[in-house]
Amino acid sequence: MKLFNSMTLRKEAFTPIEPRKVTMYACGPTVYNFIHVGNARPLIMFDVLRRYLEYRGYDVTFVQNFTDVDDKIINQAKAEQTTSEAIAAKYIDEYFTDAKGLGVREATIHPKATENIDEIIAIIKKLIDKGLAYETGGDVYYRTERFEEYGKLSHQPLEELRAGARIDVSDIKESPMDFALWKAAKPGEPSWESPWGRGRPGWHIECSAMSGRFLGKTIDIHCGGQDLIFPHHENEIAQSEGANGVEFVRYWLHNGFISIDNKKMSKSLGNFFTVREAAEAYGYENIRMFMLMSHYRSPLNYSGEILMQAKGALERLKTARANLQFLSGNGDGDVLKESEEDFIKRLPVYRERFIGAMDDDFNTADAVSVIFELAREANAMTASEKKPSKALASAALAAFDELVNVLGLIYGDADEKGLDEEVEALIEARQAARKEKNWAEADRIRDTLKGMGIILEDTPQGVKWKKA
RNA sequence: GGCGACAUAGCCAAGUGGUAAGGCAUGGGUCUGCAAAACCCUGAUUCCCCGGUUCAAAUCCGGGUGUCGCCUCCA
Repeated sequence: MKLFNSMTLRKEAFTPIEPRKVTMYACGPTVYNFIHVGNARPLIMFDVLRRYLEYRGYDVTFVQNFTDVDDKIINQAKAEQTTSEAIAAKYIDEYFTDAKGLGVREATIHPKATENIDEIIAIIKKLIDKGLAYETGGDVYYRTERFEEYGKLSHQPLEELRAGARIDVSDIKESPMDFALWKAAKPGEPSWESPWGRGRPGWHIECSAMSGRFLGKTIDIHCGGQDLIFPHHENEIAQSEGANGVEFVRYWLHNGFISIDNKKMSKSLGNFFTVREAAEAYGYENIRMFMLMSHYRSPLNYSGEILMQAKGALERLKTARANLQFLSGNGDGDVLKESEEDFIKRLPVYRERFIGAMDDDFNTADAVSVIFELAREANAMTASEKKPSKALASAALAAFDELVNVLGLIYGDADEKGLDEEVEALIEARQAARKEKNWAEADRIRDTLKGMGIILEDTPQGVKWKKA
């Protein structure tokens, strides 16, 4: 498998440190609000990467943190007249609601910054001992000038970064590029005891602490949005490599942005939709489909029209799946027919092509198109006059599900089978009416079912139904 | 100013040297009592522009143009 590494700016063959095992870290949300559609992209795309690695037989340990102490949380607590702890707990809950809705599996471990203060303090101490950090007035800063490779991920020499840095006249830092590892406590803010007095961690240090604690000094994959490259990930490198003296991350993966009217969707610009809003308008599954239909590093513009296109596309896959499921129970005979051997032989070919697409920097857009081709064949079987065997339909369904599950598509109303007897009875009554050419009665029953959210399809091979 | 990305049909979007995947929408047809779904056919003589390399380029090289992102909290 090849992955595009932001450090080298090229696709590289992926080989984990330990064969068959992968360690993966993603920077999670700062929990002070609902996540927006832009935040959903890394969640979905790296969830797919994780699923794919597992599909290929790797044992993946995936860590995604929650930043649960931060200025924004403190401000939000004031706004909602409650505590930081309450805000963090509330929005962690809301995060899981959205993530689950989007089909994003829980990480192996979801550590919180506030539960790793000891680790954080230990790293800061190490950095101070090595002369890579300094304390001043209860704050501790990283001494960027001392870390020779600072800027290597953003491909910028330190001088360039410094030239662009904002200069704060009242700054107590040695250099404008130095960043906070530990912030002295202010009245009314959450704080912990430390060798430098009460205070709280800066933003960047928690990721170094948690990835080190749960995944070791060198991890295979670190992922996140492109805007984290600088300063966040650059700083993580300075911290982890500065403290440990070994390479921090082997493959850096960064997703492109979601935009609206070609402007980056962001909280500071205010041009964002929360995942909750988008899900109410278009459905969680369709948001996932929308993301998977393009490559994770491409820019992606968000609009209602495109969400509707994704919805139409996913609908097609759902129909294909329903068709296969129907035929696997209503096929013609249990044994494979001779005329069906061709299709059976092509199933592994679809799998190979799917894997080929995913092996290329997990090209989900290409992978999805392979599933569509399989869907076409499945639908053609349904439209055909002669029924396929149950054996063929079942084999095709298994192949279809195998690929769809790697991408995590189609999960909303997975279990259509346990259909209420009531619906079955109505369908039978309608069939009886149709037999007598009592169209008025037949249509009335169809309308009744429609009112129940059931849509009927009269295929050459029988009546099928689905939820609206 | 520095660094990076993108530009393919009405819309979305794959494709990094061999002659343009896939989806949505449109139009025609088949099936159907009607409907829905599905199936078949339909669309870029061409991949932002101009040069160059090559038997061959959307794909490589050079030069433009346009758009976006990072350099400050941000996925």
